[in-house]
Amino acid sequence: MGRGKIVIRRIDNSTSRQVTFSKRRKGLIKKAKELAILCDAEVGLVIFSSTGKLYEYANTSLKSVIERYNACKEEEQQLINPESEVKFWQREAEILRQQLQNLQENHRQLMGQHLYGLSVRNLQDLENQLEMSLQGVRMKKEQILTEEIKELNRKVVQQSSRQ
Amino acid sequence: MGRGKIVIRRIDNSTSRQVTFSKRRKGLIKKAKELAILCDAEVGLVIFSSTGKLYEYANTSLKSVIERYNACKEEEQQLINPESEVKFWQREAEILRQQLQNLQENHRQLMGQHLYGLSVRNLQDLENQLEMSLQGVRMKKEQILTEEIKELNRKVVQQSSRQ
DNA sequence: AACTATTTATAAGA
DNA sequence: TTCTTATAAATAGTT
Repeated sequence: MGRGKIVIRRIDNSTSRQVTFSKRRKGLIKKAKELAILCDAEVGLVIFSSTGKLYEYANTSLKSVIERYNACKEEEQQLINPESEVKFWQREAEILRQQLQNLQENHRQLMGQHLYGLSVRNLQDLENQLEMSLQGVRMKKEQILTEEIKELNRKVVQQSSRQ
Repeated sequence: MGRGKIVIRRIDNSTSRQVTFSKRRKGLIKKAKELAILCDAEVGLVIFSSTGKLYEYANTSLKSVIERYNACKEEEQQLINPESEVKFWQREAEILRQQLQNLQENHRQLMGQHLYGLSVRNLQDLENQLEMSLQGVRMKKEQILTEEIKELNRKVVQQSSRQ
């Protein structure tokens, strides 16, 4: 996809290789993102350049992808010492991640996204919530504007009384 | 890149999502391969479908990519030093807590609360977002109701044709 | 870093 | 599902 067709083999010229790496890495990560979003998939991508620099992408987190991968690969992940402090913090992170996910879902719905699977009743509740939110925001905006006008009027009166 | 332009958001229709997943997964893996060959890079790619099925690619082996990744990430934070691992998870929890807090704040504002400190411009943005959300919710609701009506009409037609 | 001529990927249709 | 094809997107080579 460019000015000319290329064959897929190692690019000899170091500069071209570098440039192509940069362009294609960007493209690859973009496509990985799109796949994750479009198809609701969990994607993890790790790239080491020929110079050893690390580039990574994951829609969730690479740590969780790798963990899921390992879990998938070796069903036997017996936790030998479940009461260690490390385990505690791992569990803590897991709980927080769960909360984050729940809130994110809720958040997306408030943003008018991820509406699949909601009943008409759910949607009605959401609509009502959004209406209320709008009302609140508009009232606040009006309040600020009103105060600004008052303040300006005050200044105008001061100005004219001085002259 | 197709007959029509699409926006990158989760594909609602399950069949289309499946088809797109299959096509784009293939494309993504092809591009990962090309990057690895053209630029002499080490690439690892893990994809979980929304149904939990695992797909993977690595030009070397995923095992080695993950090992290299871990080595890269935790230069001295190997599992050898339990204290530093505790630190790692504490930091992880801290980051997640921060994310949670940010999202909660955003969430409250979407709920029309915690509006103090926002500028008129901020409030206008929020109002616009809420308007868009409302529109999305209403469209979705209408869509469901329309489908229900179609379904009922189908049934009515069936009934009357039996008599 | 930009620019485009082309190639490539893919969305929608069959 | 698999194939086709019109079109969008990526990018190779150039500036």
